[in-house]
Parts: sequence; structure tokens; C-alpha cells
Amino acid sequence: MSTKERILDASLQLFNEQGERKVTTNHIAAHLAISPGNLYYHFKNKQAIIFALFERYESRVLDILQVPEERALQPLDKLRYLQDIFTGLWDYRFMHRDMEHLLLADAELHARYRAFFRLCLNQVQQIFRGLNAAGIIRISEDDIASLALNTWIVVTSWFSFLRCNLLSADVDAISPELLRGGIYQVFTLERPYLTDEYREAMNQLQQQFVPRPQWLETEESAEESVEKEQRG
Amino acid sequence: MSTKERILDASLQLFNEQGERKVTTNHIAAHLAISPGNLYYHFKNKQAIIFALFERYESRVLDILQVPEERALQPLDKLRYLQDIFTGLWDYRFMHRDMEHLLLADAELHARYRAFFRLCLNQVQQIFRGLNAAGIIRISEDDIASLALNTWIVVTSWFSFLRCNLLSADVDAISPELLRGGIYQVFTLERPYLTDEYREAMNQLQQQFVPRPQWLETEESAEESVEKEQRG
DNA sequence: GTATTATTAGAGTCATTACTCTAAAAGGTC
DNA sequence: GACCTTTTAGAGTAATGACTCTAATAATAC
Repeated sequence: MSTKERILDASLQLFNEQGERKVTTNHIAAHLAISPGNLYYHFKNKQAIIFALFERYESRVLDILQVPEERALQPLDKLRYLQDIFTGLWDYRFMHRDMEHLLLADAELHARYRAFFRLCLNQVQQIFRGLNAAGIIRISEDDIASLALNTWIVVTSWFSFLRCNLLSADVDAISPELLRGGIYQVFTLERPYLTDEYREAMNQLQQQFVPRPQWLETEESAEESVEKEQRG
Repeated sequence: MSTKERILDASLQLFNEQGERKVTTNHIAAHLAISPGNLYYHFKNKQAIIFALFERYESRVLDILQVPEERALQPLDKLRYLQDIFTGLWDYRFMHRDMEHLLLADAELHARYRAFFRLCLNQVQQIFRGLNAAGIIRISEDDIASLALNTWIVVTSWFSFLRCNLLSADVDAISPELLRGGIYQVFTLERPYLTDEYREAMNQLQQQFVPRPQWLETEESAEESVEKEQRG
């Protein structure tokens, strides 16, 4: 693997673990056992690293949000979208964490991000139109716009929400479990629009993602539930 | 006004305008034309300032979220809740902007915030129960939990969303207009649960908050709409 | 007035961090 | 092997920013 790619991979890993704010270029170089000079040979500054990571993230997300043209959407498509998106978000979770600061520091990235957001919102709306056409949900155009925006906000804020409200500090060990709650929340957003025909099937899908709501535990109840698991 | 309060007010203003990350204690002191030593006489460190601001914010929000015990909820209560909460959020908008970093840097604040969040979520659920009891919405207990959480996420993320996706950088001049979109989005979250009896009335309320969706404008369309306004 | 305490000024410190510069090594080509 | 380009090392720099320290001033008590 080229040094350039190794720098990107290491940066992504460290950014995700500690947040962009806390990871210095010297840290990244040290982590790879290369010199700062070497790092700056490949990237003109820290922003350039972030920009390159954003490009990776962007293409991954846009890939996921494609709507199949040759066939109608099915209930399981919905599930795939959610799982893939949340996994992508997890893999680049530093991004939305420090997004505001990143965009403020880099006008080019800001413009790029805005365009990306508009594309995403369009695609999400397309997905809802597809679900509507397939008779899975029944929803007006106005509601689609608003629902798509709410979906975007919940999805992109989910990991921030968790980091702020989870009890344990070292959340990173338990990622898969934590995706579930986010998926559940997005299911809830659309549930009211489900047609009678599909309501039961989709609700059962959603039931697979009922979270253990760790964000509601107090210090004491957290200990209790740990004990329960150990006993059970 | 005491120096201590002046420091808090100035900090809040600067944090809101520029973000906590960019405002140094020296800036705050300079802004007030006092010495850094003076500032540190009143607060042992930057975190202490933030903590004090959080306490203000917390009590304001918890005040707003009270549910009247002596009477049933009315449609206009809903509106008041939303307007007051969004205004409060605006007044302390630096808070949720840098929340993750603030909490990571201060374990005491983190614990306090978690407790605050749980209280808020409880109150929001109480409000939904009140609306349910008043016959304004019809909703199950399960859905209340999930809807309350989605509401929390959308509300607390709204200004972050705007800062990331608005075209103009100097957003701060146009705050009142921007609250509208957030209120509209939260109305959308509950609309599916409205009873036949109240659906029309609530939808009309929501219509007052239809936003001009500035986050969808491209560079060109933004210019066009400015021109339109100037012509019209 | 004098003693005591609360408040303020402001120069200075120390750690951090993004980034630069020079020179050495490695790789490729003829 | 000589020449040239690419890659790397690592010491160093300049700016920044949270915070400290000492001494002066104001306020209060007696």
C-alpha cells in the first residue's frame, strides 16, 4: 500500500477514535512511524487529508443510495439502505462529529459538502418515491420532502447523539449493537406512512432492531443490567 | 452587573458567534477590556465558564418543558413549546455545536448533561402523553418513546444542520427566519399521529412555518431568489 | 487612619501543533 | 556507475492559547 493511502487509513482510524480536533499531524506520523516531513510531502496540510477522506466517504454514500431502475423497491431494500448507510456512517464517524468546524475551516470542502447533501436528499426522496410507487408507503410529495430531511438529520446525528448520551466513555467497542437503535428510529419516522398491506411486515422488520436503550440508563441501572447479563 | 456575570455574557456571545473552539480566554478578556488574570480570578478555567453557561441553559430548558397539571394541553401549547425551545436553543447555540468535545473534556459536565437529557426526554414524553390525553394525537406508549427521541434529535441538531448546509456564511443575521424550518420539521414528526378532530387545525398551524428551503438552493438559484426579492 | 480582604492588571510561562527546511537515502534509467 | 527523480528523516520554527504569578489598587471593617 502506498504511503499516501497508509496516511489516509491511519488518519481515518485516529480521527474516528479520538476526533479530528485531538489528532495532530504529528500523531498521525508517529502512528505510522514516519516523519512529519514525509506526511507533508504527500499532503500539503491537514485539511487536504480531511478532504481526501471526505471524497472517499462521499462516493461510498452515493453508491449506497442508488435506486434500482429496472425493478420496484421491496421491503428488504429499505433494510439494506439503512444498514449500509449506518455502517458507512460508522466507518467515517469523525466526519459528522466535527463537520461544522471542518466546513468553517475549508470553503472548498463546504461547497462540496453542500452539493453532496443536496444529492443525498434527492436520493432519499427518490427512495421514498420508490417505496410509494411500490405500494409500501402512501405519502404526498410535500411530506416526502419533510420526511427525507428528518431522516437525514436523525441518521447523520445518530452517533453524535450516542457519544453525548451513552454512559460508558469507551463506546467504540460496541458499535454493531449501537447501530440498531438508529435503524429503529428511522423505521419509526416512516411507520405512520405504511400501507395496510405492508404494515405488519415492516413492523416485524423493525422489531429486529429494538434497542436496549442504553441512553436511558442511570449509573445504577447500568450496573444492574450488566449484572443481569452476567447472571443470565 | 458583576464581573462574573459580564464574563458569562461575553463568553456566551462570543461562543455563539464563533464557536467555543475559536474563542480563547484571552479573547473573552480582551472583549471585556479586562485582564486575563481578572478572568481567571473569577473562573478557575475555561471549562468552569462553560459549566456555568450550561447551568443557565439547563434551567431555562427545564422551565420551558413544564407540563401544566391543572388543565389539559391545547393545540397552541404545542406551538409555544416549540417556539420557546427553539429560541432557547438559539440563545445557547454554541452548546450543541461543540457538545461532544465539551463533554469529552469534562466528565462532570458529561454526567450532568446525561441527567439533563433524561429529564428532557421524560418531559417531552409527558407532553406527548398530554396531547394524547387531550385527544389531539392518538399514539401508543411505544411510539411515544421513539417519537420523543426523534424529536430531541431533530431539535438539538437543527442549528448544526443549518450551519453545515446554508449557503451564506454569516447566518447569524437571519435567525428568526431560520427557526421556522425547524419548527416545521418537528410538526411533521407528529403529524401522522393527529386525530381527525384536530388534524386540520394543526396543519394550519404548521403552514405558518413553511420555510423557504434555503438549504436546497444552489449558488445560482440563491442569487436568483435574491434578485426576485429585490424586484418583487 | 489602618488592617484586611477582594479585585484587577499585565507580563510571562509552558505546552502544543501545524508546518518548513535541508539533507540524506532509495529507486529508476541509461 | 553516474545521473536524476522520488521519497523520507528529523530537527527546527513560529504562532497560539490556557493558565500563573506578583504586585498594585479598590473596597470594607474597625
